[in-house]
Amino acid sequence: MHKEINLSKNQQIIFDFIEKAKEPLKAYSILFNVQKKGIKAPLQVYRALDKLIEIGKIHKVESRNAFIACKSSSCEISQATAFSICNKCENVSEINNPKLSKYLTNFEDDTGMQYNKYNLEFFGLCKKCKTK
Amino acid sequence: MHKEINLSKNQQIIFDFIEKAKEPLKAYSILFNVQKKGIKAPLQVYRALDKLIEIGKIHKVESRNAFIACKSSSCEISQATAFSICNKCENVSEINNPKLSKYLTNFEDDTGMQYNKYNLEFFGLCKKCKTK
DNA sequence: ATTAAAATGTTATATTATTACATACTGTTA
DNA sequence: TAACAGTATGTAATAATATAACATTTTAAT
Repeated sequence: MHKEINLSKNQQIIFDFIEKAKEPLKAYSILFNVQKKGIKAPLQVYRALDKLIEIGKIHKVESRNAFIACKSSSCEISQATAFSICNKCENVSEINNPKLSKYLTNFEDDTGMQYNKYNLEFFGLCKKCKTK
Repeated sequence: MHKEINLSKNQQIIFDFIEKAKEPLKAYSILFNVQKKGIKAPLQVYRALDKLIEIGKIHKVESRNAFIACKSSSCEISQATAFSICNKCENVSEINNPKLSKYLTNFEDDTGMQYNKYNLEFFGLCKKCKTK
């Protein structure tokens, strides 16, 4: 479960918008859409995004420079994220697969590096786009 | 092995520079450094980067918006990439682990999605930074 | 030689993100 | 409740990353 943290005003506005969207949103798209709520500048958006990422309420989809609400109950902090991305329709969904996350969390290479976070993005064609 | 493709002039200039670097380079850093070779505009860099990525000679490190030469003999096309990234010294190295790549290449989720590419980035502290 | 595909050159502009600095709010402890 | 530290906000300017549009040239296969 997400640790319940009280979001600040801007954080709440921006989280609400991202959560309703159910698809990854770009920072400036968020900005344009929350201007009616009094948020005027990019930095206000980016600061809220940074905090929301830090506390695990949203994730950044790196290959798309876009932000999506976390739907997994297991990622209190966003230390282990995996997404499947359709290259045609651009649908993005978070993969919540315990085996996968266990495998990656326990992964060790031969360099002695200590991992505390990973991000994985799979690309391909979703079921719908495959049959078109 | 990389399929041997003749690189064009700009592609070769930019690949040579990236390969020598042994660390991820930003697009504009590349631009500034190859201006003496006659490359004047961002687009010339980005076009070469796109092509080099397509043929698997370099990879993009998405979380850093940076580009690194491929050192793995197994990635003819850049369809399966994994990196380990030190959050302190920013060292990035490509992980070439057959078990990992096999696991991920064969990964199937329950959505019926067909994957043909993935990108994985591990974050943490490298051996050196851990002991400091 | 003809032709199609790939690559180049150039200008302008779009998109994504941060720096810098001033101010205000929130919760804790003296 | 005053003082303080930490967090959040407001605002302007600018940096960093990436693409659109269009004209031209090169390359490689017929």
